[in-house]
Amino acid sequence: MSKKITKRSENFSKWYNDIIIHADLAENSAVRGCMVIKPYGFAIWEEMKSILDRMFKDTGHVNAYFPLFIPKSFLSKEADHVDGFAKECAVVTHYRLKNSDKGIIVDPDAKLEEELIVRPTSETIIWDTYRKWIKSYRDLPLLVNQWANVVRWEMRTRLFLRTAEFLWQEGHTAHSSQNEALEEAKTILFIYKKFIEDTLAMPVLCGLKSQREKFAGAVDTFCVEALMQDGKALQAGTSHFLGQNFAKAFDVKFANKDGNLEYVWASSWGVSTRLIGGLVMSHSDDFGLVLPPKLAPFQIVLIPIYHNQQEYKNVTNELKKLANNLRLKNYRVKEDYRDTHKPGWKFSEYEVKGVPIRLVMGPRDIENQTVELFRRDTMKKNNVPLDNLNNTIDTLIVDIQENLFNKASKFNSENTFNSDDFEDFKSKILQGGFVFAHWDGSSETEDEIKKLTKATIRCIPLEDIHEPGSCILTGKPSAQRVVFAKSY
RNA sequence: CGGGGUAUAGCUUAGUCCGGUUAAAGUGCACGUCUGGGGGGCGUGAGAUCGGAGGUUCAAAUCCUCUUGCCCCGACCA
Repeated sequence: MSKKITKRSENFSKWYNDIIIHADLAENSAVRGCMVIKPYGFAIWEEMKSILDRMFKDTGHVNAYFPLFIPKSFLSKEADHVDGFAKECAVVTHYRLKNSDKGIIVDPDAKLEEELIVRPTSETIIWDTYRKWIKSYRDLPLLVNQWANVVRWEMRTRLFLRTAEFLWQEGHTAHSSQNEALEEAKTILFIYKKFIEDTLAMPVLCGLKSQREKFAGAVDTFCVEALMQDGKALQAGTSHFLGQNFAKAFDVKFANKDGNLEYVWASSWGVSTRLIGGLVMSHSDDFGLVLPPKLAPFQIVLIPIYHNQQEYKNVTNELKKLANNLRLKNYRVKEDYRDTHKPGWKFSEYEVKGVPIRLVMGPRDIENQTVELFRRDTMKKNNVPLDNLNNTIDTLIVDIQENLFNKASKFNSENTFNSDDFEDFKSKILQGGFVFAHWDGSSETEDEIKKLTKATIRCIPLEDIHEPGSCILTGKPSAQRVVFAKSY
């Protein structure tokens, strides 16, 4: 039987954790709140990175790298920004250790004149740098991305979803007009949407954050929100229109075509290793991880069945031919010829790890010129002829990717509701899912609703659905429905 | 940061209330063997000074004091 994975229906968080551990994605480390991303988990991140990185570059962005440390004074230059992050910053105060009778201690004589903050995000150090880079409208737009780690000192952490240190990309762009910066933020939002839907096979809602939920220092925050199998929402990516807030805080001006000085307009945007958590909670089942083919470190695993050395030789020879053919078609293929593990053991192993397709070949198959083909998403297996295998695989890979997206979409629509009555709203929030409801637009109402139901506004949908109504809580007038949900 | 729990072999746990020989099991690991189309069987072996420090006692995993880590529940968050 499979490794004991807690059933989703029994305890969703435990199930989530079991998947991460048993699929060998990550584990807790010696440092509280920080995880070790294991090779298999990191391979998924590498796939994500390479696809996203290509998408950024295709839209004119370039990569760079800024320091891990930020002078404390920088962080405090933008008032809202420092308010938002102050409570979760790691601070470097000393630069040397020394020996003492109590062992190694921090050398009290090695105190930094100005403390350094381990970046919780890089807006401040980047805008301090941009001041030097930007003089003229000819220097704009500046479209820079960085792949980096950041640290936010979280009280409660969960593997991938919230850790003290995490990996992400952060884009920081500078523009000569408000509209261009705003358009950039939206362009990126739709890149995220496309990436998450096409590659991770997770349907998302695009929208605007309420003022209460927006990024500290932004004028507006856009987001993509995904629904997890337990009915809770996960913010999968954010894109901010920063206005001139950071340009003003760091005095970044450019000369326009008329020779007048103006503050630069900005955007910033990011997705993180949290996406891996979202991926797990979107598709996986009680047997383990389920990966969409586009992201799977191994898309196809090949396993031999044999009873003696001669059969082993015959079967692996055939499988090696298959594997090479599949590699010629650019599939990521894993051949597991280990004699130290039984076939059944390997089956379970790759199921837990979510490998989309498994090909099994034994003496019987060679005789019949067939191979046993198993697809992880439906757990169905059948025997298919060898002669048309490449085409069969081509179709199947596409089909699995689509099936995962369709399944998740179906789940989404089955768990998305309208509500116009507060009692009804409460019960729907309690059962989980996205609830579209009217809201009077005030932060007070938003707070009150959160207090009463634990639900927050996930986003104000971008498609402007002009549907006047009255606020679910206060009855005051509302121009459109917004999306409520409990969230991660 | 507040409330609750927990710490025994690599991992999961029993034993603790009510102190008493050599601390127990499953799993994993090593070796042998039969096996091999769904985590296989049998046998052998290695592996824990019971989170740490102090105390009570003839005797402590077990009782007392202090301490540290981790987990869960709240407030906060990509």
